[in-house]
Amino acid sequence: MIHLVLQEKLQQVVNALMPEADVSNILVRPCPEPKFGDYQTNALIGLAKRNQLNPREFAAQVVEQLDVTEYCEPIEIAGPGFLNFRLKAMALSDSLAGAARGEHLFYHTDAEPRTVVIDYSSPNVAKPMHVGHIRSTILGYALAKVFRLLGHKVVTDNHIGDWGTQFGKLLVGWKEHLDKEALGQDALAEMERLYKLVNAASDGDEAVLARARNELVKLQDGDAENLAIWHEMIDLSRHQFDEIYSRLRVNFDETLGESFYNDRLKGVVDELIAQGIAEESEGAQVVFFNDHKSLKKHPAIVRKSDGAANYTTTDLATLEHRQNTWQPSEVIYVTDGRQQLHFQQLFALYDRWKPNHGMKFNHVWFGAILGEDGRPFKTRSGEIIRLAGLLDEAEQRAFDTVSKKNPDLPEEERNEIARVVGLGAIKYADLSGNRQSDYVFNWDTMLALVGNTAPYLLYAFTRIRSIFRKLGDESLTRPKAFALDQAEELTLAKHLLRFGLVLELVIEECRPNYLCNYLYELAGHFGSFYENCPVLQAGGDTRTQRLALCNLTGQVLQTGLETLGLETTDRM
RNA sequence: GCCCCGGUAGCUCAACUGGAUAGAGCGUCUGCCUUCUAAGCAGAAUGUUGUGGGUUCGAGUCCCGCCCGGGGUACCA
Repeated sequence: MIHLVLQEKLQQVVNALMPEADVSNILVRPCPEPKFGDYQTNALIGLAKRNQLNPREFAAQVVEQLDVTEYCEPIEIAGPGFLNFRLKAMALSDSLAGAARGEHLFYHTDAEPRTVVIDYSSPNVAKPMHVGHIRSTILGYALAKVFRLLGHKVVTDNHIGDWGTQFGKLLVGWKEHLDKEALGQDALAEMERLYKLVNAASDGDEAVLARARNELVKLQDGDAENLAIWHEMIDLSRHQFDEIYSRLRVNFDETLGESFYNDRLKGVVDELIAQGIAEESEGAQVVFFNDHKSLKKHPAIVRKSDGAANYTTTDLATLEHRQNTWQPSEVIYVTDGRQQLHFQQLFALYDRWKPNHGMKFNHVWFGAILGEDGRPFKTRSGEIIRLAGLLDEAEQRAFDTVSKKNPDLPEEERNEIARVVGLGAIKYADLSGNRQSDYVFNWDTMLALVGNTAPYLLYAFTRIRSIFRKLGDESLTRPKAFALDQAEELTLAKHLLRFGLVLELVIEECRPNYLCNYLYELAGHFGSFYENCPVLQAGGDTRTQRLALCNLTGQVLQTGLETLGLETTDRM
C-alpha cells in the first residue's frame, strides 16, 4: 500500500507547513497517464489557491520537506502544481516479493472493523423473481463480500415481502380459482396468475374488493385457514427463491421477512404518537417534515386510515431490530432508484424517533432495466423476463461456446465450465456498469462471451492456470527480488499494487464496477504480458520472476472475481 | 405543477468525485496460431460529452436557463 505511505507523509508535511488546513482530502491517486508517473496528487493546487499562495511555489516547498526517497524517484512538479511520484524499482520489487511470500495481496484489512448490515434481494412472496431482482441480489452480495475482504463484520439480511395487502387478493384467488396441478408445476407462476386474475376482477368491482379486504382482515386476526394458506404460499415461494439463490451461489445470514416485525408495528406507531412525532391527518397517522427542505411536501404515513401499518412502519421496526441486535455502524439498502423518497423519509424519521442511534444509513440504489426502445423492460408478450430462463439461456450459450472451442473436454466438465462462465457473464454484466445508470437489457449484450465480460477475465485466469499445469511437479521458487525490465512486466506489476486502492473505493462508494474495471484492466495487462513475455521458455531469474508474477496475477484475479461473487475455472 | 435521476462514438457502457490528449467493448477495416489455450494479441477509423451561458489555472463532472427521456410525488412495496 505504497500510495498510502506517500499520502500520509504528504499530509504530515502539509500539516507542518499549514497547520490550519484540513489535510484529509489531500489524496495520492494513480496517475491517469503512465508517462506522468505512477502516482500523483493535485490537491496542493487548490489548497495553495485558497490560501493566496502560488501553487507551484507551494508545491516546491512541500517537495522540499517531503522525504520519500525510500519509495520514489525525485518528485516532479508538473503543470499548475501536480506532484508526480515515480516508484523506485526497489520499492516495487519489495512489494511484489512480500506478496510472493504471502505476506499480503496488495490490500490490507481495516484497522477499525465496522459492523455493516446489508439488505438486498428482498423479493415478494407469490411473485416470481425477474431480471430486476437480480441486480439487487448480485450487487448486495458483491458489496457484502468486499466489506468482508477488508475485515468488516457484515450481516446480510433478505427482507422478504411476506406480509401486506396483496395477500387479501391472493387469498381470494387461492380459495376460488386455484389450479393445483399448475401449482405443483410452477408455484410462483400459478400464484402470480391468481393475483393477476383477482386484481383484474376487482377492478371496479366492489364485491371482489370487499372479499379481498375481508380475507386480509381474517389473516391478520389469525384465522387458522388463512394462516395455513399464507404459510403454504411462503413455503412455496421461499423454495423457489432458494433454488435461484443456490444457482446464483448467493446466500444470506438472515432472512427476516416483513411478517417477522408484525407484532411490533402497533407499538412503533404508538410510540411515534406519544412522542408527538406522528399526528392524525385525513384519518391516517402521518409524520410531517416541515423543517426538512426536500421532504417538506412529502409526509410519511405510518398508519393508514384503515388502521393498518405500511412499509414505512415495517421498515422502522426493522431498523430498530437491527440496531438492537447488531449495533451496526452502517445499514445499507440495495434497491432500485424508485424508492429514494421512501428511504429519505425512513432515515429522517428514524433520526427523529431515535436521535442517538449512531448508525449511518445508505440507500444504495440502482437504475431501471429498460427495453431496447428505452422504456421499462418487458418482453414482446408483455411478460417480465424470468430469472430462471435467463440463467438457462446463459448456461446454454456458454456450453455451445465451450463445446466449439474445446470439444475434447468431457461433457461433464464442459457443463461445469458453462455454468461458471454463463452465470459469471450475467453477474458481471450487472456489476460492471455504474449501478445508477439505467441499463438497456439485451440478450446478446448480457450474455456476450467476448469483450469486457466475465469470460475475458476467466480466460486470463485459465491461461495462468495452464502455465502452472505445464509446470507439473516442479516446485515454485519465490524470488527474493524482482528485476523487471520489460514494459509489459512493469505495467502488470504496478497494476497489481493498486488492488487495495480499488477495494477501498468500492466500499466507499458502494460501487462494485470499480473492481470490475480494475480486473478488466488487469486481465488486459496480463494479456499483453502473456504475448510478449514468455514464461516457461525464459531462463534463470526471469523465469522465476515471471512465474511469480503470473501467480500473483492469478491470485488477485481469483480473489477479485470471488469477491464479486464469480467462480473461476481452470479450463475453458 | 414540484422533486429526484439521466442525456458521452452507429450500438451498449466507462471515466478513480474538478485534472493533463474523454476511454473500453460490440460492429467495421488490417495484421498475428509448427512456440505457455486465438473466448486471445497488435494496429486503424469513429466525439461540438443534449443545448445556451457562468464559475477558474483547468469542466463530461460544479452553478443557472432551456430541450428530451425515465422515475417519484398521502394511505402498494
